[in-house]
Amino acid sequence: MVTLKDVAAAAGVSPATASRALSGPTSVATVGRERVLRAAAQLGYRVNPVARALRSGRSGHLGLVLPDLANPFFASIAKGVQARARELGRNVLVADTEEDPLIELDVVTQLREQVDGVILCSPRMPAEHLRTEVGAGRGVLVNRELDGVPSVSVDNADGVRQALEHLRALGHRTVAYAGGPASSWSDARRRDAFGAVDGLTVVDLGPGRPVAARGVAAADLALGSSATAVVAYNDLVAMGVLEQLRTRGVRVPEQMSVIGFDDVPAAALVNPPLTTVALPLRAVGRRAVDLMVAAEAAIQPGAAPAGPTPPAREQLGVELVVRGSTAHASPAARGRE
Amino acid sequence: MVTLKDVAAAAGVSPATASRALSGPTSVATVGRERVLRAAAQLGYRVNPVARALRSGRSGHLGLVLPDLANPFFASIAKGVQARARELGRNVLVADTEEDPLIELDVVTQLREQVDGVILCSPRMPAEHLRTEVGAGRGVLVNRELDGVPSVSVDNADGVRQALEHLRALGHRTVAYAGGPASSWSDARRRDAFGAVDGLTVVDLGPGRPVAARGVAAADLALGSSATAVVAYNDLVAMGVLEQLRTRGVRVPEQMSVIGFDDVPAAALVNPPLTTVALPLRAVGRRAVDLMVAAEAAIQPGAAPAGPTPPAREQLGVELVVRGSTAHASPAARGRE
DNA sequence: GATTGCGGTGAAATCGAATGCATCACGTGG
DNA sequence: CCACGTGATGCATTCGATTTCACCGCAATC
Repeated sequence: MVTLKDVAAAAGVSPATASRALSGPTSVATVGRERVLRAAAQLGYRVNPVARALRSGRSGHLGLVLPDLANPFFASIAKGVQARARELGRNVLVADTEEDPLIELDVVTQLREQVDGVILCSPRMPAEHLRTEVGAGRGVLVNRELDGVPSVSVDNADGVRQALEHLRALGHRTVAYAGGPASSWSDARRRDAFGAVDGLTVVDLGPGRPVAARGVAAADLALGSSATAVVAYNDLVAMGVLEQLRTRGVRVPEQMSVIGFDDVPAAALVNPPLTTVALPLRAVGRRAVDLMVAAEAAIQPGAAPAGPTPPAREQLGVELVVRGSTAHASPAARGRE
Repeated sequence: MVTLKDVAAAAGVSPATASRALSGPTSVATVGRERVLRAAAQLGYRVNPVARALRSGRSGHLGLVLPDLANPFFASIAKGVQARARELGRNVLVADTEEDPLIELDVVTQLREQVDGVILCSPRMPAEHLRTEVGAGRGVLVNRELDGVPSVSVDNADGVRQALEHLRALGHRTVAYAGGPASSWSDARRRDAFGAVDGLTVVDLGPGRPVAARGVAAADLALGSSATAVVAYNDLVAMGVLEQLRTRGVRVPEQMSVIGFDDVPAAALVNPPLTTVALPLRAVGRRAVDLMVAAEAAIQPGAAPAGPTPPAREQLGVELVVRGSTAHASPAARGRE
């Protein structure tokens, strides 16, 4: 392994000068710098990131903690994080918590020491832990907001608004909501938004796990109500709804409209293709990295007194993608009621 | 930050002894060890992984390189890797190559210095690069085999065999194969296996990208042939096939049977539910970690001469999951021919 | 009784890069 | 002509844990 010392020797300078020539912002004579750079290239020198990390206290690694890698929702965020980190020359340490708040806490404390900062997706842990674990510029929240911690999330309320206006424009007057986990911050935001739209009656089908089976159950609940449309917590639930409606012989969208959330790839592949609120997940991941890097930078320099810039709290726009699972509330549908 | 020296001082021993008591396999007096452990616990000492890594040369990190995090196939493998690594107290550095061999090479060289070993999923890079990059016990291959490098893959041939025997038992005599990328090692294995089954005529629909759109095209090709069943490279392609068959008014499975590969979650949600060859992807990920750790261990100790154990090359079993997209080759279907 | 043998220990070197401090050469202004 | 500033450089230290090497007792052995 070729070290800085080797390069220095080859260039005929001291290791200190070589270090400065290669990475330091300090002044180095142009001629010497050239020699060092040439020597480094010739010997195939690559800085040892571990040594650098020990001395400087920063590893250049980012931590990414999420509930489930196999969930396309989080996989998309991870992909965005990954891509942006690569652009910035940083590596990503990923940890899957298997939706378990205990594992989450465990993983975060363990990860915190190995990385410069950690991006927490949809954290389940209580606010006070969250604050102590990722408090001082060491963390970014995704899909959750908390005073004093930078975060990036999607505009859940606007997503609900778009979905409901779409349905209202199609003549629907009663809409059922198949919600997500009670502990979900996003679900709470969406639930709030349902109350804010005039001219529509909302039937709450209660909370539930964000899986297809929950959608199956929700479909029957919806059929038992006067709703002519169902909005689901996410696409998986919506697909469960579609499946059960088919089983029950209820035609979608003729007799019942269905809207999902997330726009996972499979949403376009089911039958009928699912109308859904598309969330900019990749972008969420990318922004989270940017906020993280910015937060790091803010810690380092002259330590501007009293925190001049409050932690950023970003909200990204969402977009309703209309496909085949929504249509006019037809007389036939009304007749079923 | 409390360091080893602090612990040593509190316990009244030298840092050397404290180190040995905490992590070294060397003998330490029981009484002294106890004192050190107690002091460490009391002070809330946590070893600095970076310092340890610098001295010992191993970071405890594993690298995971895969073509696309958002692809459920790789996400499942990643999940397995992640879970096993966590059990072993190791962290995972994930890198997404975006299906690009150049990025792949770049990422691997960059990652290699930060991790103890790297797990390469479905690597696209040429064999010689592969060997130099992950040669001496520094890498494990997934979904690709290469002399001298440990690997774990699935039994592609048996998957094809199971699928074809299923179809033959249902009375099918001509089967079309919608293959994957020409550069895919798995696809080559499967193609080989198609030739090995007697009593069936195979129609090769050619190679293609592993996306739904490719399935759409393949469906029309299949309809133009005398095939009564289509086996697709993966579930995504199979879903494309299903979609196009529906568009063309061909009923599945009555008029055409369809089989996928992978058994991604969405496979059970489409209509009809997809019969598919389930691959034990989580297990693949887990085994890859085990092989990696074993390979590391093999490097370290007495350096057994002439490499006593050849690199492990594991193959995990697959299982055909029969759902609703396959049925008897009916007279109606034959009539269509 | 002298000599190995060995468990246990600490001082100090080591890993590789970054950096505070001192130094030196060269100019420029007084 | 001297004092002082400035740019360039090297020495030595630092980061925190591991590990080599030497050493010290004490017990077993000849």
